[in-house]
Amino acid sequence: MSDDENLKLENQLCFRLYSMSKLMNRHYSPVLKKLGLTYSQYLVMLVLWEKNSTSAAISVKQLGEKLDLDSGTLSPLLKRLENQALISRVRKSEDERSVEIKLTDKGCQLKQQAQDIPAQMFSVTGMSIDELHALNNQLDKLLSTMST
Amino acid sequence: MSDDENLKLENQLCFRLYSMSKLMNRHYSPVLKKLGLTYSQYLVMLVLWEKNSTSAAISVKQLGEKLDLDSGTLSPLLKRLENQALISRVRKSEDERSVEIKLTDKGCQLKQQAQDIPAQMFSVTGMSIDELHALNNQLDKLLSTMST
DNA sequence: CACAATTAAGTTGCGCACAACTAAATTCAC
DNA sequence: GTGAATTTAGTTGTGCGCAACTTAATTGTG
Repeated sequence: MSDDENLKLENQLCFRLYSMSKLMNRHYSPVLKKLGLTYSQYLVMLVLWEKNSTSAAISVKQLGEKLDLDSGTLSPLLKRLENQALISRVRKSEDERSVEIKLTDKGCQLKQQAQDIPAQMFSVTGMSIDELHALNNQLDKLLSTMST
Repeated sequence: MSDDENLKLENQLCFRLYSMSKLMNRHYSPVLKKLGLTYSQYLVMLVLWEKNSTSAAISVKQLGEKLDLDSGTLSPLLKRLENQALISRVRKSEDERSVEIKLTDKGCQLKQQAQDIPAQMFSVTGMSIDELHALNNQLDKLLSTMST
């Protein structure tokens, strides 16, 4: 393929991924707005909801590793979730550098309102379960190749 | 699958797309920095470079349709490209609502420095051409389903 | 023609992402 | 044990993305 072809917008994988990411966000936003969450805040809540308890804690650092986000993004985001009383932020006594994030009762209860979101979003994709898994696998492969 | 499984971060297609988009950006950024461009600015330049001329013009509106971005994003971005003397912004005389974007000589010349970027980025994906096309096709299908 | 509706670009405000940096606590090495 | 290096959060500044809005020009309708 010529250099000119290579530089065409339509031939860019990155543009498709960028557009898909924005498009996903646009589908999630109105749904998440009902829960008072942004998309990024939803991702944080997903991690915390997996613990399914107000006693389980995760540090900002660990959250950052799971979501691939740094403290520059997470610190203000977590402060907003705390302002909504969905999480608590407490500096760890054993290691004062670390801050432990926990769900509050309110944050734990919000999970109920999110139960239907995955199925709802899946239906918007128009894909079959098999197609979803196949695409997930391809993206996982690409993510792992490009992360290293 | 249970509601609990559906809400796990690892099962979210949206999270993979979001992560991939960020990861792509991180690979492009250092390369584009040498050209003085951000990733979004690069996308605008790709559209303009397809014209391959300093005389061809495109309106902000048309640019927004190609890139799926609104004037709230494009207006300040284009102003920055104009400040770098890569583009010109001239209000159309036939329709004063519209603003015509053109490459400057400098903007046209910058294309040479970008010629190697697509090949370089492709190599980072570790994919074959066939795999690339297959993924592109799947994403196109998903984009068109979710856009409507 | 008049004037309402529409269209195009720009502005404002908010919340990410992230680079670069700071502050403070902990760990390491001598 | 002490000072250097590392680690963890947080802050600051920039540039998106986008909702909501404004301004100005054009189009449509009676």
